[in-house]
Amino acid sequence: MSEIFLQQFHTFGDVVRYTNFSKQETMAKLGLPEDVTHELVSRDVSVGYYALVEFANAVPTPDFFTEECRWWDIDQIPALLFDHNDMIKLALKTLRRQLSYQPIGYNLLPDKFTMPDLQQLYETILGQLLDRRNFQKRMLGYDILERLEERKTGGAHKAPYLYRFDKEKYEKALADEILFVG
Amino acid sequence: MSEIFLQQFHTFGDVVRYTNFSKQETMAKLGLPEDVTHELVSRDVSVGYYALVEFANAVPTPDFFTEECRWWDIDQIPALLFDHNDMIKLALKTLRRQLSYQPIGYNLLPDKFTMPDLQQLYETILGQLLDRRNFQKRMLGYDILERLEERKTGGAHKAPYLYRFDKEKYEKALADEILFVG
DNA sequence: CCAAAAGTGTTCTCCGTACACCCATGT
DNA sequence: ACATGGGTGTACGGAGAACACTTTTGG
Repeated sequence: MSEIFLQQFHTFGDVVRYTNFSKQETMAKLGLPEDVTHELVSRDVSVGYYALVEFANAVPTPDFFTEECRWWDIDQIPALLFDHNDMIKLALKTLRRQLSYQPIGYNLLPDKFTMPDLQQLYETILGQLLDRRNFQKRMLGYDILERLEERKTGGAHKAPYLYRFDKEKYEKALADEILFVG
Repeated sequence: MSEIFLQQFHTFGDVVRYTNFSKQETMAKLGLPEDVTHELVSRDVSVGYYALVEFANAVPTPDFFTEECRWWDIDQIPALLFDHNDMIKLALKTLRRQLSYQPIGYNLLPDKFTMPDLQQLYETILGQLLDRRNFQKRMLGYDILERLEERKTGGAHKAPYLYRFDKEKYEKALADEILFVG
């Protein structure tokens, strides 16, 4: 996958990073010997990024230490090792904040999409329903969408217009708001 | 110094991080041999934090690799090694954004201070002048300031009121807004 | 008395929110 | 015909920005 929306959100570096499981449990789960001197001589630092991807296209594969690696519904994530649940919580919080003053969706929607499509994406990320009329006004207000003459036919009801991101304006809007892409 | 306002803002981890000086120049300035394989086998990661301190109380001391370590006016910082100028730029940008929706000043002002004192702090950080009346309304709107009966006398003009941060409300306001302190 | 700084209130605009009606389409 | 979803416009309220007059104080 290329051209992924990837956003650094925080670096985690606490000396003690066990939230759900004790160090003993953690080491046992990892199949590692418990190194009692570890915290005294070293520190693990994790740089957190979140990405927006069409999840059906991204196939998670476990690494050597990983028992299982797959997609989860955000509300059903089980207790993870270390502070990884905190990481996810913070990623979502940051993404939601970013979404509130930032257009998002370029890499998540097909080239042409309808306003309801975009709204559903927002509602999924925010975890709440939005007002159709206000949503549309806000999105159009960003001045990054181009409405096509075409409509999406084949649906069961009134045919909605198709829109396309104006790539240039979209990139510009992102650059103005995002502090750093790296 | 203790109780410092310290905020992580970004982690820098590009493979190539020379902005102002070439690798040759950089290594020469550091008095290090130029290791041509360095970028192939390792990567330097810097976790950036900014702090707000009363700068007169913080005495910078150079470390082994540092030629000079002292305070600079933000507009007069010379060309630094690596991407350190970018780091400073981003720190300021983040701080300014944070300031726009966040009360700040607890560790930077004396226990009792006047509204003009606070405004001057904001103007210094933001690098622009603010309207007295609107500034005051906004600050009071945060509901974290307590106005004392006292006024600051001895000035050349009308005596301004003294204010004090309501520590409890101040902490609460910070906790509500700051995503992560770590 | 006068200059300079500080206290205070009103108006306007913009943005976000709440809300209602009409239109198109497949069943 | 009708249920469902989509297109569109209006009204209200709060926050920020623009802006002026009065009061105090030292010189």
